[in-house]
Amino acid sequence: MELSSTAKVILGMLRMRPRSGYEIKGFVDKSTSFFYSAGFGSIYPELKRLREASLIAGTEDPAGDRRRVTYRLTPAGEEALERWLDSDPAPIELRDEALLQLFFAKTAEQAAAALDAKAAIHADTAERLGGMEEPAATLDSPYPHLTLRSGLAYNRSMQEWCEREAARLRRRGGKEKKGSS
Amino acid sequence: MELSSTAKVILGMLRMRPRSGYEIKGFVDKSTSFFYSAGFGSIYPELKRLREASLIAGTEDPAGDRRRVTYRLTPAGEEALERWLDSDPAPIELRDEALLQLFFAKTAEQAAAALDAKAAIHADTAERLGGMEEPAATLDSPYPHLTLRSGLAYNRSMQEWCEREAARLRRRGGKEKKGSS
DNA sequence: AACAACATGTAACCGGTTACATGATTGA
DNA sequence: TCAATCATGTAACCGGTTACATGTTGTT
Repeated sequence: MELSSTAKVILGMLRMRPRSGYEIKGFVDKSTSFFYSAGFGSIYPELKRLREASLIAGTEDPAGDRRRVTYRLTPAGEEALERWLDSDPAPIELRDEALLQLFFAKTAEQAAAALDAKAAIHADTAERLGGMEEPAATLDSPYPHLTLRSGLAYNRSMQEWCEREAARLRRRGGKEKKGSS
Repeated sequence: MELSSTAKVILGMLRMRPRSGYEIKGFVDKSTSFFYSAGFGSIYPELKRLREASLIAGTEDPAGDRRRVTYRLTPAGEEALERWLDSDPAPIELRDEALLQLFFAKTAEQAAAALDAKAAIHADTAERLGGMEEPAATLDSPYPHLTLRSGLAYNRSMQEWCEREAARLRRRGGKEKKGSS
């Protein structure tokens, strides 16, 4: 039973506690989205498949006239989750367009601008993550907060690196090939 | 004229110098693949589209009986490339399964194992990038080498962070919720 | 009354990956 | 002769994103 990307995040979220598809999406957006995201268009079909595979079970749980289905893990689902958690992770997938712009830059100013843009992206992300630290600290598990700190470390470190290199490029005006590293 | 992901890397590679599809793939693998990759199944169809859009031109350039098409940028292609280079980059796309395993970990040892796996990935990548530094230093432009150094900074920084946190988890055995950060 | 949030789902689209198919050249 | 590399391309597949469609509840 090969789990899809979306299945992994769904099973994990449901082990924390039973949830509806809508709640899964909301929590993913507020917690894992900066390194692992999922949209409604993936979540609802995957919930259906996981239910058919008996890894999760759904209960109709309407709020007034508004229908809602709350899902929870079955024993088979817990096993599948545990197996995946103990398996080797897939390689990191990364696509960074700012780095590609830097790669192809012709002038020092063009390269510095790409670094500026990348620094700004990391600064924004770090700020957003910073705002998530307090809610994350209230969760039962300490590990969501640890992943958040990893994101903070990553984005701050990269922001600083970009700012340093942009400043270096502008100081040297792109005339020299090497400096004191 | 909206450029696809693959189009961006092709146009950039062709401005450096005219190349065949096969050469583009080879150079991408040895230079940008750790943050921006492209396979044959994307490159050849995209070369066709770019040619039809007159952003590139192809010349039959066989080596013996083995056919080969060498592509170069047209003036329109150079313009399109330059416009993209001066535009705001797309947000960084990241999918990190090891972090998701950490997020959902139940025990300190499980969390530490996820951090180990992530540290190993970053160590491998950093080593691979280190081996690419010398060839990158011989290129005309200094910016490919700079992107390489960004990758080294990222991977080394994350490797160290993961090792530090894994060690911290094992020291404390997961009994306490917080330590001295 | 209007809008944001709650809630579920489908369908079209898009783009990348993998596999397949073919063939020439070079070096061991 | 065999394998690796050079070289080009197509087709099937897969999965995620966007748009669409529908309806309720709570707030302003």
